[in-house]
Amino acid sequence: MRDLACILHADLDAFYASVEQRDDPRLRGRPVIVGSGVVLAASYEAKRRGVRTAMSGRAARQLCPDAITVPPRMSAYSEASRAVFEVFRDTTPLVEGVSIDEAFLDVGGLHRIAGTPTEIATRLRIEVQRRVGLPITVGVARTKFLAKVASQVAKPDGLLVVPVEGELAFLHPLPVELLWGVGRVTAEKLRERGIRTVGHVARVGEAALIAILGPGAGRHLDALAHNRDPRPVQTGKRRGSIGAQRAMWRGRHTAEEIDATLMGLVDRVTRRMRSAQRPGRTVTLRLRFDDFTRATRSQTLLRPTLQTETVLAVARRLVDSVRELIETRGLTLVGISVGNLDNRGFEQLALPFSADPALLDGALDSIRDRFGSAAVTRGALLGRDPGLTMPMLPD
DNA sequence: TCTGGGGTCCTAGGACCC
DNA sequence: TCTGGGGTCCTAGGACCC
Repeated sequence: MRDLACILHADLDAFYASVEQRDDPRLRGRPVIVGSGVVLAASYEAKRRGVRTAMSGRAARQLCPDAITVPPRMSAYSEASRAVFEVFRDTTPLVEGVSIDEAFLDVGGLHRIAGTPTEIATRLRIEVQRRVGLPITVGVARTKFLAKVASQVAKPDGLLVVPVEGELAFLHPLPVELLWGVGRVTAEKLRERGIRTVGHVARVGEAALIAILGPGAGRHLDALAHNRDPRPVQTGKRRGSIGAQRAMWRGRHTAEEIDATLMGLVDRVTRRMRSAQRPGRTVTLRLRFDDFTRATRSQTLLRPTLQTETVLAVARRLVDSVRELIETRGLTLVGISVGNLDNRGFEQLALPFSADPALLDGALDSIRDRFGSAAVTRGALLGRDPGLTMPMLPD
């Protein structure tokens, strides 16, 4: 851990909605909802009226009848994300993508060339606005966790720097919900015991937190409440699973219907696996029923596969094993994901060669030999390719 | 607030191995 | 010869995040 606030958490504001407002001037300054069945994103004008992500479209329109609803344009968002990540990587090579609209940047080594973290963050926000036309909020702190909290607090279109000497004074008055890993269930458990702020969590102590939440979550929360978070900004992270799911109408479905859905999902997933060149071993079937209970079934193969037929055969076996649950409870969602994705070929070949251009080309050749020509780019080998550093970016 | 689609991480029990 | 402790892998479920 360093003693300088040099980690940036950069987070695009209401990302999908901002892209829509950027591309259609009529939407600017007005409440915008992306997605009709369910709210995928809401502009800040809509958020101020109570519209939230994941809300049903109908509930959102009741809260905000004058909102403009637009269908999602995923390719526009991917393109905007790519452009923003380019600005990130022009700022520092140490970029860790968290999602399509969010990343950590370590600017600790740039003082001489680029100025203080505050100056860098200020320029970053201006550059994203100038080059991509989107508002972005940046939090700056000594740890990843605190940088993220800072950006949450500073939203929208803000910049907040937490100085090293003011960390706990900033953190402790905040509500527990801002801690990473505190959702509805954990917040409720804490609230039952009168714990509402991060300061309360810190005072309660590790032993009590472990008694309430178990060893893992207890230790984790105690550490965060004292701003202990040693995780470095990591480049070159890759996703661990690839999946697809589909909501189904309530009520009964024939075996043929379910199988057709399954084939569609497996086809989507294995296509993406092939284009990402990531064979996988563990096939997981996810189900949700009429009463919103869930079930998962998984099976692990001996060897990783990229083949549609192989994954489909496993998926069908898994469905057969839960036939009875499906009949009695009624199906409302089916999902297939493939995990245990193969990591070989990337680390082993790429890392030792990244310094020398000639060796780098050799590594590229070997990887393309093994996995095909689309497997990897030079930028990916150097940890600069968003396809590899951003787990949630579409393939 | 009655719910979409994409993910991550943790826990816990059982099988199996040494 | 009926029994310890440790480690890894697999499976199922749950909480959480964007």
